Amino acid sequence: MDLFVSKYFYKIDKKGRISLPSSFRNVLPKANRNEIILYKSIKSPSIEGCGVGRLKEIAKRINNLDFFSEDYDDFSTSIFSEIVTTNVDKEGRFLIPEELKSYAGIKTEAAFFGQGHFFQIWEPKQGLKNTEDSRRRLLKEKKSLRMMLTQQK
Amino acid sequence: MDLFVSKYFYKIDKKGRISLPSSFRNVLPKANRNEIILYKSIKSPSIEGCGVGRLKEIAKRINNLDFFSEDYDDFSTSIFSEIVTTNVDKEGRFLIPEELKSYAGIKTEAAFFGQGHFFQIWEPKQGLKNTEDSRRRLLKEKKSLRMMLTQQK
DNA sequence: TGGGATTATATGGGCGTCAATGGGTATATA
DNA sequence: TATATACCCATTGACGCCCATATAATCCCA
Repeated sequence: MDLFVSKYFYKIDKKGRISLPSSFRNVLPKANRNEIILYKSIKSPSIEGCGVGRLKEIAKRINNLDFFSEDYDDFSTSIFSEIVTTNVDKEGRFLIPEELKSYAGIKTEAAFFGQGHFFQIWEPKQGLKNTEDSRRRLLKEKKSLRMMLTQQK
Repeated sequence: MDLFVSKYFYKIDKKGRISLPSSFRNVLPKANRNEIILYKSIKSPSIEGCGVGRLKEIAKRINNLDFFSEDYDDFSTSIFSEIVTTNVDKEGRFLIPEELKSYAGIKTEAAFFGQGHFFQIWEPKQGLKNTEDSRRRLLKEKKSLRMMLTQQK
């Protein structure tokens, strides 16, 4: 599977390390398995992460915004300048920078949520609440969620 | 046959393994026969499953949404983080994650119901009751059922 | 066509490997 | 030198891989 899926709840040890879920590590290209990028989500108090290869895709998406709009600058600044790269050690662990941890309210444990081509890291309780809220919003439009899941191509 | 059909009642062993019905395994493409995806059904206390190919289609659909919209996050979260992938071993068995088992009320045995392009896993009694209920609902509108079954394309 | 043989399927269990986690020590950086 | 981080080794429990068996289905040949 080459997508980030499912959710995982892991601990941060005394040294500040946390395991990147094994299934997430396998999504990263064998070449760059020891490096990921992290940045603050622009839509929620969470951290988003992905392989370095995805940077190009992010750039493309931002480029598709109207260059002269205020959004362009805002997104561009908020995302690019906030990106940090982190090394994954041989055991599959990495360090979450303090600034990102406090942005997400993370202390001693964190939850990983697969999001397809990237993943999010949340303070566990907030992360769970967020999934519930998302689902509640979508269920109001039952048809669309169902379509998304069952529609045939 | 390339559709999930019929129903099967199997046991979960001490290690938590359960056989994926042989006919279901044959529906999966020979390439990805050893991996399936599972997720909570939206409308019933059951688990739905299918091959990983379907997940890729879903990913494509979500990718087409506006990346910076709130809908994007809602779909992405509700789908990717709720989906789990599971490996099917050489004997055709796999593990149902605890969270999904408890969502469906499954303990030591489970029932598989073919649903065409996907399948459902139920706690046996509830699954049977559900089929009865569905059928009863359909029969109330006998006319439309008869039409459905006899109409030629 | 009948009946024995072969194959497939559902299920059980042993065992090695891997994943998540902890910690000691070396190396680097400020 | 002090603090942080990379590398190495260790532990525990879960999971994958392998082998085994019994029953059911299929095949094959006389």
